[in-house]
Amino acid sequence: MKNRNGSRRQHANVTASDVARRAGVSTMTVSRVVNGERNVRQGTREKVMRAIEELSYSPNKAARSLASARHMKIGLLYSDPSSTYLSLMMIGLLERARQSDTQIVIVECASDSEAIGTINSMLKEGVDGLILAPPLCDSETVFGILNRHRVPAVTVGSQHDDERISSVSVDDYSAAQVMTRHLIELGHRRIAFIIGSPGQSASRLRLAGYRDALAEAGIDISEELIVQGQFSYQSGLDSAEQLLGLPELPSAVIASNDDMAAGVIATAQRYRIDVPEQLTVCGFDDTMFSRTIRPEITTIRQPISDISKAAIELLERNIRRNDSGAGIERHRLLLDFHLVRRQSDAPPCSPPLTRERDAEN
Amino acid sequence: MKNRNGSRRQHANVTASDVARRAGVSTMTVSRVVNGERNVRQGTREKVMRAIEELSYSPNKAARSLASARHMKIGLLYSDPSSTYLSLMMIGLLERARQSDTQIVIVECASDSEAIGTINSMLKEGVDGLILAPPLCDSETVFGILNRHRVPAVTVGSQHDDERISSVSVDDYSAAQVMTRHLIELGHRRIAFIIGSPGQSASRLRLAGYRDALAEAGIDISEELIVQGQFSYQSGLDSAEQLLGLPELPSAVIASNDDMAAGVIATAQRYRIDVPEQLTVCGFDDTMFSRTIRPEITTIRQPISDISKAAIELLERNIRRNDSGAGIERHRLLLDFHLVRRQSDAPPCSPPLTRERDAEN
DNA sequence: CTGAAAGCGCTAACAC
DNA sequence: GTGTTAGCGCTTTCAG
Repeated sequence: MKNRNGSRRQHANVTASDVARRAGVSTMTVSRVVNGERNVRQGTREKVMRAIEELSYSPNKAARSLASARHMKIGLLYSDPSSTYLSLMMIGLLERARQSDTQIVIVECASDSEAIGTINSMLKEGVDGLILAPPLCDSETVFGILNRHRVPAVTVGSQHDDERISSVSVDDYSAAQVMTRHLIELGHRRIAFIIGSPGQSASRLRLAGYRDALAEAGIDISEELIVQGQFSYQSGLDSAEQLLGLPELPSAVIASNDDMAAGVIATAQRYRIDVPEQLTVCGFDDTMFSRTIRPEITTIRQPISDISKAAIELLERNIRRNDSGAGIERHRLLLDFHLVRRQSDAPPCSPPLTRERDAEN
Repeated sequence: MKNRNGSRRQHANVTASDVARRAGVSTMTVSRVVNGERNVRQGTREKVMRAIEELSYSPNKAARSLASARHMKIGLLYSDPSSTYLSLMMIGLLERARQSDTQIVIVECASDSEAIGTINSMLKEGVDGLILAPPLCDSETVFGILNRHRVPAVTVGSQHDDERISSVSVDDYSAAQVMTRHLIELGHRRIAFIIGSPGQSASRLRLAGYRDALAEAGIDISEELIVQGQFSYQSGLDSAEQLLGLPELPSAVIASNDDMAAGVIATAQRYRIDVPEQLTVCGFDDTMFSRTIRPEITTIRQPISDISKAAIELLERNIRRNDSGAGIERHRLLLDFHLVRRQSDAPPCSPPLTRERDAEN
């Protein structure tokens, strides 16, 4: 049961002209129907559709790309493959790209300097545009070479202020504000904050949102309650240690991501401080940790699939513009986030927790 | 600065015939050089290489696929996007597929029944073969429809015993044996074991390796030390609760994956049992958890990128065989694993831990 | 609204 | 060893 090539892909057998013959039209008409062009009479369209169905025809992507030169190749640069947030993002981007015939090349770049080499070689290989995932999405170095080459690019999860590179993310400032207000409404007044890695816009904006929400509620900000983290579980552990060693304890801790929040919870439990009864702990991102750890973490969910979709569409549009000489347009897209309330937040306990807990060795 | 199409992909401009002209040969020769065929004189090859370099030519994949009908389309079915293990695996598969011009279509299937629908529609869309990630890689239902359709398929991370579907994984039995022996050498005698999800071959084999290692050392197996888990953090928590509630405590716990091991450690800490001083806890897989949690978890590392590579190559070979009428060949590939010693294992403490610890409410 | 012709960039098959 | 010829399956362009 060989096909006409002797022995090639099986399903590639049924072509547009098979469909055309069966429907009694030309291949051109088949092509029009497949591409949903409007200038085909309803009757003809139906005949073709039926033939397509009967033959279970599916167009050959390679041929289509070749003929239309419409396909694009975009590079996806990431740096931390074990981050759940990034994995989800990547899967989203991939699924999305498939729909638009766009080829995605994913490459891991450990550092900024590695990234510039990678970008150069990708450009040589003919990528038409780039997607930058955190933390590359905040690197001046990377922006520099991208702009020098005039390559369309879009960052995800960052609100950097480069004037030529587009971005898609949630409004980190508002998200932090919403989270902080939520805790204030719960009755908290001593709310600590763990900052994310330095140099990332998300870290900066989340901090700003926190500060402003407190200010707006007329709560004085104790600088001792604000500590620097690194977006890692370990840094959550360390920061919690710092915070729980304070003479006057916070009644709530907002960590700039779930990994750090998980670290805080672990430390609290080690100190026999009950979460959320005695200490409220919240995170950001709604990643795996937020549902696996007990208590489950109250956090901010990012619409990953919407972000992916928007990023790819933005990039595709810009690549087309760029090719046609219209130049690159910068967009900043802000998508909706949601506060996901789970089990790690509660009203503060009264009387407030003091340090006379059974300290560990 | 438009190209001859008016306004299409930029880098697609330089074609094999540009290179041919510059090198003073035919496009066929260029093609031969690019594909590393041997029947090209050294001098000619160098000329071509130089031209390629100078023009920074990169072959058009679409055209290549179309002309050679060599490309394949393979489907990747997964079910748990938030599992770090799976994400890493998927990224590995993707990077690997890119090298061989193989298109990968990834689809999430929550359940077996969803999988059969997905498989059917993928087949219609012309996928040539399938890769099954856990837990789909152990589903009789899925195997059934795959075999009925005679589609080449390969599972990753499973040693199922279907007679027609290939598999690539590590030797879970030996891995568990190695881990268990390691603890025995450390001096442990009361070693508990948390089984993975029922119905997965990895769960079964890891348990068997554990049992046999104990038997081989002449250690009696206490059935009370073997508890059923679900590969989830929560089930690690629950299982630990059970184990630590025993009249006579284990001095070590082997969990069938890192997520459960992390759960065990959390529970131990809640009970103020020090890991590893008072309790050794080990996992499997070497995923994110094993390095983020404190103490870092001693675990078994799987060579994810080798597994990915092998899986794709196996599948590609089988697809070719299948197309040429030679039929599908089943292979079972077992790759090397490594015991990664970190901070969660130590010799047992003497005297053994008893239950007179300060129990929590 | 539909079709005919031409070709996208590459490689299989054959000639030389 | 290397070139020639003829498409791969689709879409573009331009007639009708």
